[in-house]
Amino acid sequence: MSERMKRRPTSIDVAERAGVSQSTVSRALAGSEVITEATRARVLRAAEEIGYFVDERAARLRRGSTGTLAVVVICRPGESAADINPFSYMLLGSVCLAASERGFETLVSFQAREEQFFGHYEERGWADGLVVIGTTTNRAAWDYFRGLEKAERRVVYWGSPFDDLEWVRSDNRAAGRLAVEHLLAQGYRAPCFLGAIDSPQHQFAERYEGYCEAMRAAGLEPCLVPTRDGATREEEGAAAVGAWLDQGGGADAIFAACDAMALGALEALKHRGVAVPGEIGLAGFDDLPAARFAQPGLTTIAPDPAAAGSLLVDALFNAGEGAPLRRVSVSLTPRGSTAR
Amino acid sequence: MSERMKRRPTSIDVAERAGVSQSTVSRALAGSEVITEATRARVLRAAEEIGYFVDERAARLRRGSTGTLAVVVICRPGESAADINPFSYMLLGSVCLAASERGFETLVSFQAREEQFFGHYEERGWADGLVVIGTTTNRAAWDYFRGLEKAERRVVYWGSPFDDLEWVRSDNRAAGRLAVEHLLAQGYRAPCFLGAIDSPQHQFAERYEGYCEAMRAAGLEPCLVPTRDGATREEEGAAAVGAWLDQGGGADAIFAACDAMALGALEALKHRGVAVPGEIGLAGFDDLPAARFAQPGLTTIAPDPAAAGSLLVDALFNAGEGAPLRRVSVSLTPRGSTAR
DNA sequence: CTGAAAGCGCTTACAG
DNA sequence: CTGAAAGCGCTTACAG
Repeated sequence: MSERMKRRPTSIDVAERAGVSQSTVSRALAGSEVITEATRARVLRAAEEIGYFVDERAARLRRGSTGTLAVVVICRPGESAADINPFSYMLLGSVCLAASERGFETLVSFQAREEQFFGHYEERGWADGLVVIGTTTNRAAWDYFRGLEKAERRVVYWGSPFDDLEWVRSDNRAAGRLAVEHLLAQGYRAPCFLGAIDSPQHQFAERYEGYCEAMRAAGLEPCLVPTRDGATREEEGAAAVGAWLDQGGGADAIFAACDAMALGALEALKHRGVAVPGEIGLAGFDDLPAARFAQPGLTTIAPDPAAAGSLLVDALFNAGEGAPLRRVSVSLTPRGSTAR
Repeated sequence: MSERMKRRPTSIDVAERAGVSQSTVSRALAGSEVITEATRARVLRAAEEIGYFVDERAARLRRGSTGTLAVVVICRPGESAADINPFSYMLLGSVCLAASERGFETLVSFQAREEQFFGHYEERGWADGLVVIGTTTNRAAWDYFRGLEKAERRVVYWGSPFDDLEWVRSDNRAAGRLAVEHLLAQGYRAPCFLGAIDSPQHQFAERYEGYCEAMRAAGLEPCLVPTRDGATREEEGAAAVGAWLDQGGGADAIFAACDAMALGALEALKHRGVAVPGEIGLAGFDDLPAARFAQPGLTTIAPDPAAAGSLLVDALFNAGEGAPLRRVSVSLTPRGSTAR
């Protein structure tokens, strides 16, 4: 009984047992229309009986595709799993879910250090396309991936610092406008923007542009909290707002370019005894879980998480057919930090 | 010039260009000791020049292994990427990082609904082993994976409800003891436990056992907040504590089996005007990012995230060699919620 | 140290 | 509707 051997069963084993050829097994298991239902049933049963599964290594080699999507999450060097931005994780989940719905497996890789940078998934026969997400602060990583673009390759980026690459992003200008409109509606009169607008993180600059538009539309002058460096976005936010308060502050609300910075800002404000939302209103972007549990709850704007993954995957595979959607719509969740 | 053709280059193209055989190319690129440095350099250069990468589909087919680890994250049905427990994400990151350090790629899949359940990664030639993590509440999923165990297979579970499967877990008893010891040291006299101890989530029961041990060691009687159902752990915690308070409560501290429940509990306490940490102290488990930003900050106990991934991956591949470590050590982070 | 040849387990023209 | 044969691109005994 060859079926009883310890080696894994092959399509030939199934063929023998079902009394058909290897070709027929392949067609039956692949769901080919051309096969008789009776034959298919026989094959399926034989496969089940000997615990046969198609070996994807061989199938893909022959077929030439992989049915897999590679997802690279760019991290900051030295970051451990607990330090990675929750939004990156959420986006990762969203991409995996969207890929799965479209019948793709996902090969996931977290990359932080120069020696780990790798994007040749297509050449290696590992994937049919690549989604790159993660922190914009790792400049070396983005430079590496930009360098890859010379070859023809299916890649799409979330939060790429380079406008010439294929990207999908939140509708950041709309987010900026939403923030200002909300703050003004809550009675604030001088909302300031917190976030680096000259950084490679164009998304921040886009949020700032939307902020400016809405400010000017309301007859107000835009203003900026000067940025500070920090090991994390939180520290950046805390340091910037701390220094700004030391200089006298001068606004009654802050729209922070991301929740992590807003949460840092919140700590700095509390630390100095500035009441939120009473003296200063605060809004962020990303809708991190932590935003909900902050005290007061942090008003925040965020892209639809499911839509983000879908758009990324679709952008990858519909690259040819017309301009794919590249902007994920955003919405504002009002919480205590702006409830004056 | 065959190198100029549009098709992807193969090892034969490299061989031609370097003036060696295909075998030599393979050995040179695989880092075989047996190859002359001069030959290797020639091969490397030729490969570089024509942009050659080894096709892993073929390499793996021939070699018989995959160099890949499958990671399944079990979710609750209907959960979107934004709803998945941050701790699951962190654990996922930790496993991917640990796998990468050991030279493995990671194939990630989020599974929630019955039709999606899949664990035959080895049979499919997709992976050499499988790590299953995620919510214990999806009973159908765990039953499915348990059913897989009949065949010989490399799997390891985090948070498996089944003690007979290969698992890696936090040192949950130590966590329970730590919580009680900390609460008593802070001056609380009657810490209660919040979490389902009869559920398939054995980890909760283990934390409860540790809690009981420390209580009895201190001459105190263990007590339980009756559990309630909810769509999320937070809602479970909020509902349970709400109902418990309605019944008169009767403890001056709560150790919740996980942070998500603790955060729900915190909301319920605030909602009813119970002061934390003044009237009731509160501690959780997991160290979610949200725990840090809660008001007051949530005291919490957590496993070392990096260690969790390492132990899982090691348990998978050292299964033969003696008993692998299966308990991840935990530590307590004191915050405002127990700072009386 | 290097090469010629076989073969990993599929899928897919090509016949019939 | 089904089968015999070729071939996807590697790696690895087996020779030399």
